[in-house]
Amino acid sequence: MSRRTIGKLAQETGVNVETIRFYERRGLIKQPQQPDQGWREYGDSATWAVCYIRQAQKLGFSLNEIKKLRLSFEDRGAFCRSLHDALAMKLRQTDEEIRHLTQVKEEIERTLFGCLAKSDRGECAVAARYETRTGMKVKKTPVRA
Amino acid sequence: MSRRTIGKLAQETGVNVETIRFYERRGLIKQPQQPDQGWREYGDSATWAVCYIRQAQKLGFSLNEIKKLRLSFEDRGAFCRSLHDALAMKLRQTDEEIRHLTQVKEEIERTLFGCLAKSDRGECAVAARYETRTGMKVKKTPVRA
DNA sequence: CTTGACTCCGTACCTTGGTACGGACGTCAG
DNA sequence: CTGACGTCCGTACCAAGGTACGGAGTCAAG
Repeated sequence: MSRRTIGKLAQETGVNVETIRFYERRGLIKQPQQPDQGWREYGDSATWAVCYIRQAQKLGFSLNEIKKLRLSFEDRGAFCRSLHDALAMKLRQTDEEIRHLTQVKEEIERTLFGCLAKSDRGECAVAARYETRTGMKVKKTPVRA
Repeated sequence: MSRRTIGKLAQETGVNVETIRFYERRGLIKQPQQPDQGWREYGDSATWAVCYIRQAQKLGFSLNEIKKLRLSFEDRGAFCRSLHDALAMKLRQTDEEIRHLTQVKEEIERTLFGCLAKSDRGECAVAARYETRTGMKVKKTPVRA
């Protein structure tokens, strides 16, 4: 059980000192022993907590989600069960997000092809599409692509 | 060339009045005729501009990106060329984002399987993994999943 | 015991894409 | 002409995830 100040903890975990203090304010890390008079002293569990937060962030969890999950560091049984549920949900969410992004990508491709495909009057098909969508007439300038 | 107040434009395009004013402040829509004394009057090009912004947002463009692109509504040739470049770049970015999310998804799956796979000592493999990563020993509670 | 490095705390600020508010006007129907 | 509603403008606020700062206190080495 080695002890360290906030600066050493920050160095160890690769995060900013301010970020650790921010996590404490947000209730993601419990304040260590000395809140009055003197400096904070962090044990190994603080390193564990910070690494856990950063890893969870990499998996797409928000700080609020991490906080809700954070309750049970001590009881590994309960911790593992809620972790499992959260991971399953995040997996579904990520899948959904990938599906959405794939649709966006296809829409970009369609728009791009529409942009390349000139109409027989030498105009950009995308601009023409917006015309029909908005029901307005735009000044017709020949495309010099 | 019908004329409308901001409320009608908002109704027409399905966005909030405040949002249109916000777009004007950000320079995404040029202020119409009467900035002093009286109400703004919007023509059809305002409808086009708002629809264009919303469509570009759907394709993943930020308001800053849209603003940079916005310069050439009048010159359709130039507009279409920069639109083409921006779309090609956004396509690459979206592809990259999908790749990243797919990796995240795989990492979630790995973590989930690790969470389900108990070690022969009846412990959660995920907690054990964090132990080895952080080099700390956590109190060993049997998983009652 | 002094100096320099570190930490404490509260608070303000940043980005992105808006939303909300409040007091003063403009506009139009009755 | 008056009431009701719409608009104008500046400003403040929201979430998320931090970063930055300033004045004061603390710690350890020389």
